[in-house]
Amino acid sequence: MADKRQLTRRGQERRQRLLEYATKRFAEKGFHPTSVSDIVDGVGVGKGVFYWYFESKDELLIEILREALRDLRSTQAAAIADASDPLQRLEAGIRASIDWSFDNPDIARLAMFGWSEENFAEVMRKGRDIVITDTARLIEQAADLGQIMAGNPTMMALAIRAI
Amino acid sequence: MADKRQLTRRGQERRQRLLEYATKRFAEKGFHPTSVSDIVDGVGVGKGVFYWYFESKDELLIEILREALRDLRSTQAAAIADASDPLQRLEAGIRASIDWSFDNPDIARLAMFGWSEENFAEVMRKGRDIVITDTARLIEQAADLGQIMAGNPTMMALAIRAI
DNA sequence: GGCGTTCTTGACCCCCCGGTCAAGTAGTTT
DNA sequence: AAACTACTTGACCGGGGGGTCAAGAACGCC
Repeated sequence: MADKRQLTRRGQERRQRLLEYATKRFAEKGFHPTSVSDIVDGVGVGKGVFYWYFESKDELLIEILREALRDLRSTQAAAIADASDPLQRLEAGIRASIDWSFDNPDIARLAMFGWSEENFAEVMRKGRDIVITDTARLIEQAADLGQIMAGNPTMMALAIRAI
Repeated sequence: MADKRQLTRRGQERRQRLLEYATKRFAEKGFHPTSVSDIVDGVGVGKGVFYWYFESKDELLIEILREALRDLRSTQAAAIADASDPLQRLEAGIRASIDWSFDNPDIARLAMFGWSEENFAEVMRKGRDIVITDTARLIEQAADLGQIMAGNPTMMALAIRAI
């Protein structure tokens, strides 16, 4: 019962509080060991509130993961904006994502978990593919300018990401 | 009630069957979503059998993780044995561990999970530290021979592992 | 065959989990 | 002030989870 619901400002804030608190607890104790009751108790609300803002506990995690991806990409975009040269942009993007995962250890941990269970692995794969595509695009541009040798950009992007 | 128990050959085989089946299921469905009942049903034994061979479900995973580390290290040791030159040994070891994680995707997935929960993260950290120490030793040898520039071997080992 | 140990069974226990819902309280709109 | 929507509560539900245990069955050894 979430997505399409019309939220007031107050509603959005509450939702955000839940999102943040849950992220923290999931990272601390793990996803499964953290119960919905833990979360609502921690935020100091009744259980129904949780299900007013999220469809399910799984859906909450997916939402956290999706938002994290959005944040990562926008951080990258900002870091990239400074440079105009494709190669420099590539480097800036890579640095930005490394920094980002240092700055968001909770998310980094949740990402680990995400890969370990199929429901979430799917979201992780989609997220990874998006990042790969972003990177491949930059590589392609660099190749067009003859800055790097030609090759399959996706493969190269994958290799870079592995690092 | 596990560790010190005296196991017959038959007992050891059963234990191994449980270990392997559990590894497979954990990797497939995730650790928490896989119940002890799933495991014993899959192997076709009663529940008590599980607790005859393992202290708890958590302890089982730790055991899986530990055994995996043992296996990785012995694989590395074997791969390294061929070369006598420190630098070559270093490279062989790195290649061996990459190959190993490709050959053991189940374990790779469980390792992801391991980092996501504190009880297991501890084992993961210990395992990592051991591998780091192994690597640092090789680096130190290579540095002594002047094959690579000097520097903090542990830091370098960490950097290598990050790749 | 007898005896000690290893192993096996599966019903059972207690607990807590994710999720629901009828009832009620704020806040807005008219 | 009435009506409508956004939100909140918390008791409740069904189900399944990890783990136990008394009672055997199988094995190994003399």
